[in-house]
Amino acid sequence: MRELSPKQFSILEFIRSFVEEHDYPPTIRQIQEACEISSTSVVDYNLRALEKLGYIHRDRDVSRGIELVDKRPRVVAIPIIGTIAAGQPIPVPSADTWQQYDSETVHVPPDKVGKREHVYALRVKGESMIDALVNDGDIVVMQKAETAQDGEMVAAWLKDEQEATLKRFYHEGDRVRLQPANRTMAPIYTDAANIQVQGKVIHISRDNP
Amino acid sequence: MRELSPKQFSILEFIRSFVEEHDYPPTIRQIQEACEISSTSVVDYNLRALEKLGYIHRDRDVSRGIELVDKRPRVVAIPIIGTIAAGQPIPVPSADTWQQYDSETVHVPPDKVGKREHVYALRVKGESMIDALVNDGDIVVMQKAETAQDGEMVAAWLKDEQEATLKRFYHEGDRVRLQPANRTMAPIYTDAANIQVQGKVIHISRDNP
DNA sequence: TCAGTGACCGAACTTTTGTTCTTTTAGAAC
DNA sequence: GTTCTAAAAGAACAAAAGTTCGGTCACTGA
Repeated sequence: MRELSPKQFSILEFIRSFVEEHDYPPTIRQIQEACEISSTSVVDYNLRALEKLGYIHRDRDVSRGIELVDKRPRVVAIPIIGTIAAGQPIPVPSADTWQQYDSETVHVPPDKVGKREHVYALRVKGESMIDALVNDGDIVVMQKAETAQDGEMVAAWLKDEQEATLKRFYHEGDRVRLQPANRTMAPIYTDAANIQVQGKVIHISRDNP
Repeated sequence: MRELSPKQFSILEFIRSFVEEHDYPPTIRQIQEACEISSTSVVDYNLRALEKLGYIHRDRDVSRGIELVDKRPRVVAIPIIGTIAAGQPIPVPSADTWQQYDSETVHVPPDKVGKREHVYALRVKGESMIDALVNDGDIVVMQKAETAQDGEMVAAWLKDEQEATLKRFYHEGDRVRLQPANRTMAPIYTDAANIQVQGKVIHISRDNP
């Protein structure tokens, strides 16, 4: 990729900052003014060059039809529907959770959730989940699920024990092995009928104040 | 805030999806077509309503001058400058780390890093940091720092032991107490001269495949 | 019943904005 | 010196896009 001329660099930087501020791209004449260029045709000329060099993408005949190629994706907002603690039933998302706009949310980069649907988040309460390497205050991002594949980390409810837990899930015949994330700790074996998978853990986020 | 009419809701949703796709807002006529509205003046009418209700902000006389008020922020890209493991010196960012564009990066929501500068990330290697509730493969987001306040979580290098560690930091006279995040585990006490703070841990991110 | 109002329609109008075309300039190549 | 090309100017043009305005329709409250 060839070097940018000072003018092209200045145009690119202006587009970046303009988009950052206004959330829509500048017009050719705004670029012209900001970069102190004498003619709109010069802007057009350099935009064509930038497009050929791969820095931008233009939608022709469309006002402000400039897209930055290396733009950063936007975060996605995930509803925090409640807290998860050992001795407490795990909140499950209801059918209308995904429409509601008023719940507390956590922002995560889109690559964390991919194309998954029915994603929600729980705030960890207490220190009972440290064998899952999850601390008080951590946010666990979950995908709604009733079943799991071997090796997936799930939030599960143990009926007999009346207890919520975060563990890796493995089928073993009629039974299920729940393996802590911390490998130095022993797994739990229980009857398959005794556990209720509430969701798969897809991401954990911790802020360290 | 009053209820949205179906038409207004549909307009708002269209603007959202359009911006998501094109990175610039639609024109009034594009809204008109997409929402099957008979006249541009009706679009204008409803955009005024949406503006009054606080859902959007308009820049008048400007094509595509529509800003969503609750727009999602973009992620920030943080360079992953290396790995952190118990028996290995902790990589430190160099002066030009922040200019380089070619390193591997991790995306985090802007609210995680705030206005902090000199933020970088390390990938955790091995399971030696489980007392910090950090697992193999986790990404720790750090802020460059040579010193720390009491209670802050730091990445530190223990000179005598030739060991890297993630702990909460407390001054205690000439000595320093390093407290594991897992409160059931015992702290380490060491001479203040023996530890070298390499950075503050501001965020931890774990993907659960 | 009648004025008032919110929502909508159509069309015309004006401004904004991207595009094109002709020229000019400055170097580089021959 | 001539030729060629990248870069830039300036002006004119045409399409895109925001705005305005007179009028309709349904509904509401006096």
